[in-house]
Amino acid sequence: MASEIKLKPIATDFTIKDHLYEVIRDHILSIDIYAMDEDLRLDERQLAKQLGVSRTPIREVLARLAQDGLVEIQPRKGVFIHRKSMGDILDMVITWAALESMAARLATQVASDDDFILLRRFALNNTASSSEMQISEYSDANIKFHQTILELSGCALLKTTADQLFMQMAAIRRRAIHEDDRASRSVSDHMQIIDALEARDADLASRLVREHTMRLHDHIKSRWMVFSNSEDASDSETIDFE
Amino acid sequence: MASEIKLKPIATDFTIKDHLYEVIRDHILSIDIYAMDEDLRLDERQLAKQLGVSRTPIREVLARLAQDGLVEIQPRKGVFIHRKSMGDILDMVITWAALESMAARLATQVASDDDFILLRRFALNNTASSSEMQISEYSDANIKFHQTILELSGCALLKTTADQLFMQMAAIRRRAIHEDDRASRSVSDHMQIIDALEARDADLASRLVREHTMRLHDHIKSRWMVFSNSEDASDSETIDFE
DNA sequence: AATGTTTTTATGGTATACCAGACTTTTTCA
DNA sequence: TGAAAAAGTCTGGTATACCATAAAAACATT
Repeated sequence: MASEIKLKPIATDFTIKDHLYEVIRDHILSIDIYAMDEDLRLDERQLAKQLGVSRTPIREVLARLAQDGLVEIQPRKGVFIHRKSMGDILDMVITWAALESMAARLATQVASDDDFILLRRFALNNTASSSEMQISEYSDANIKFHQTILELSGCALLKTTADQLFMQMAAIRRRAIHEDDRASRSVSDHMQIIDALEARDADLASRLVREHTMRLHDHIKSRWMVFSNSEDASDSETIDFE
Repeated sequence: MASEIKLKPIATDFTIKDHLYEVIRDHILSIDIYAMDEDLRLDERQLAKQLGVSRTPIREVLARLAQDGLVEIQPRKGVFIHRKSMGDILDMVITWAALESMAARLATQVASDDDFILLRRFALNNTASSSEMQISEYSDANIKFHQTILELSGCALLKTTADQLFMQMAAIRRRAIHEDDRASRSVSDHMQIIDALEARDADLASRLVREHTMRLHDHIKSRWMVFSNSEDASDSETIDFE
């Protein structure tokens, strides 16, 4: 047999579709941020041409994205990026609170003390360097804190469901800037949560997590007007997600 | 202009895709029940031929179904009905408990007294005729009770998320038969829940709902062996979902 | 000039064709 | 006879072609 050059022993389970899913999803999430007034239409053919593939995989991706609420497909009209209303956001926060609150409860039963040490590290990170930290880093660490609680619950579905919500909120979160008073409050909240977890106090941990997240809910609700109207309020107005 | 006969003024936003989604989804859910050992493979071409359409819409539907976890697409291998493991089911119940528990909490704040009267009707239905009721009716009413709580929360996302879970559990639920002791316990649970809701006791209502659902969790956990092994145990062994 | 009608065009929905990888069967060689 | 290799087939992945509808543009009529 003729000598053959192995060009791409790449992962055999790789599909354009899966790759496209991430690319287009990220595109949508980024669009939603700094192009709040941009065109919401997603042109299949244009996407296909830009990405160098045919429409077929694009359409399958769009079907998936529609399924998890990122885009809306209007038959014979087109696919449009679904812009979340305040109500949608608030609902997401509530659901998040429900999930993480249950996660904290479970964590008190199934997580090890070592797990909580890890958790404490995330929280301490914030306290130590919250002032000189970049907003994005700060936010990332914060998200990590909450994600860790979800993980420690031992219930995979709680985490994946919450991850879906986090993803959808990502677009909004980008616009959100750190706000000092809420940030420090947040850090102390986190500390209390960890204490409750380590004390294996299910009811307390659960309640603290819920109240912590629901405070964000109330905060968004009260700040929404400013938040959604101001155009270039990137560093004047703020909602912080943690 | 030639006279034209309006053949189908049918809903203009109708698409084969949407229809297929329901058909195939229901098909999967029904398959999963009485064909626990049947072939799990879904052949695209076969489905297309059976349903009289091309593969294209089928594939988009399958992409959606994969997204909500009903099927698993193995690239270059095929699409397979995803059979939930005990762990998956238990996780779903936990997540359900988290959602409904939060819903009950919110309901104490936003629902009206009239809403609770409606709720009481569902619960009473069970008590009154639980013995002579068909299992399916019983189960339906029960589901309705829980769904109503979700609705009364005023948080649409809590409900839709829970609905997703209910749908996924539907296949299992079919196999589940009424079990007397659990049923009566269930009815009294429901009564207590309603009382707590009407008393606007958020903590209590939330706790009762959580504990009620988590009892199902424990029940499933302990009965799983019998449940998953016995082949024609349709009326001997039982798990009841309410 | 304004409005209603026709024609054009752009875009999504669907069908089909073709390609590539995986599984099965057959064949070949030790 | 058994194992390895090769060919064939089956099935999903992708590309493309075609159709129908809706939006836009051009046109005509008043």
